[in-house]
Amino acid sequence: MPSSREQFKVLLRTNGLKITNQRIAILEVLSNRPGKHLTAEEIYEYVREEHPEIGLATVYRTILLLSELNLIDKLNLGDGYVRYEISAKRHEENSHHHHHLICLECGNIYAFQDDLLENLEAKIKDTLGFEVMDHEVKLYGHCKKCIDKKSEEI
Amino acid sequence: MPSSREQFKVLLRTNGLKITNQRIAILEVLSNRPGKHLTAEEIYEYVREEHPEIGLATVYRTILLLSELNLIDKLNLGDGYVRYEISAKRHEENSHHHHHLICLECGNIYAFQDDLLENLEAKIKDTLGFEVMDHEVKLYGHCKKCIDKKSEEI
DNA sequence: TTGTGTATTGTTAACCTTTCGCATCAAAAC
DNA sequence: GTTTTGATGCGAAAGGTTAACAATACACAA
Repeated sequence: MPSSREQFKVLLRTNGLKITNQRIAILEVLSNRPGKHLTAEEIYEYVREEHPEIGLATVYRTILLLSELNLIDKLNLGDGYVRYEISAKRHEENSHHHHHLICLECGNIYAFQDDLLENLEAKIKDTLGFEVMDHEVKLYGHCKKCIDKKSEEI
Repeated sequence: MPSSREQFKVLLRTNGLKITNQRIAILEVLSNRPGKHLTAEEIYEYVREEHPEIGLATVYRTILLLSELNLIDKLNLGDGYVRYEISAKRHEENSHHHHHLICLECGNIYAFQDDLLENLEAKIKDTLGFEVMDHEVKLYGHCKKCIDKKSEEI
C-alpha cells in the first residue's frame, strides 16, 4: 500500500518527526501482516531481513511512536510478551474496535467484532459517572480446530 | 475470617501440600484487602510487617499456588506489574466474574458486575465454534472523581 | 548542492520483575 | 523421635524492555 506509506510520511512530518527508513520498514512489517500479533522480537526479526543493521532499541522506540500515533494496537496476553498489530482502522472499512479470542490449547488468536459494549459503556456512564474511553476484551477458551482434533482422537 | 483460614488448610491438605505459616500469612494479606489489586512487591511488603524473615521468592511461589487453587485472581494492566486480588468467590455471595474500570488519570481501579458477556459467549459458540472458558474485560477512561475535579478547576 | 543543527540510530549496559538452583529447614508420616 | 519429602530463603540468573551516549543521517536553508 503505497498510499498508506505516504500517509505515514505526512503524519510524521506534521508532527515534526523525521522520516527514516527504519520507521517506514517497521510500519510496513506490521502493515503487511494485518491480524498478526507480533512481539517486539518478532518485528525485529522481520525487519532485519531487509535491514540487517537495525537495532532492537530502534524497534522498541518505533513501536512506542506508532502506538502514540494510534497506528498500531497493543495486546498483552500476560505471557511475558507485549504484542502489536496494525490498527484495525488502517486496513478495515469500519473503525470498530475488535476483541480477541485466545485459544488455551494452540495459542492462536482470533478476532471478532461486536459493539455490545457500547450499551454497557452508556450504562456505566449513567450509573457510576465513569467515562469509558477505550476497552480491551479478551476471551479465553478452546477454538473449533482444537475441539475437533480432540473429538477425533477419542 | 477464621473459617476461611480453615478452608484453606483443608484445601492444602487435600492437595497433598504442606500448611506453612508463610502460605497462611500471604493468603491473609490478600483476604484482608478485598478489591485491592496488589503487586507481588506490595504483598511482600505487607507480609514482612508480621514475618520479616520471609523471602520474595516465597511470595512469588505462593501467589502461583493460590492462583492455581483459584483463590486469587490475576490482573495485568500492562504497566509492568502483575496484580492480584482475592477471588470474588471468596468474599461475595454470588460467584459472578467482575470486570475492571481503570481510571487513566488517577490510576484507581473500580469493579463492576455484569453478565452481558454470557449472551455473547453463546453467540460465539454458535457462529465460530469457539468455546469460551474465561474472560477478562478492562475499560479505560476517566472516573467520576477526576471528572469532577477537572470541572472545578475551570 | 553543500553545510549546519538536531532528531534519530546502534551499541551496550542497566533496569526491573520474575524465576531458578541449591543448601537448609520444617511439616507430615511412620 | 526419626525419617521423608516438600517448602523456604538466599543469591544469582533470566528475559523483556529502557537508558546513555557517541555516531549518524534527515531537514532545511543558503
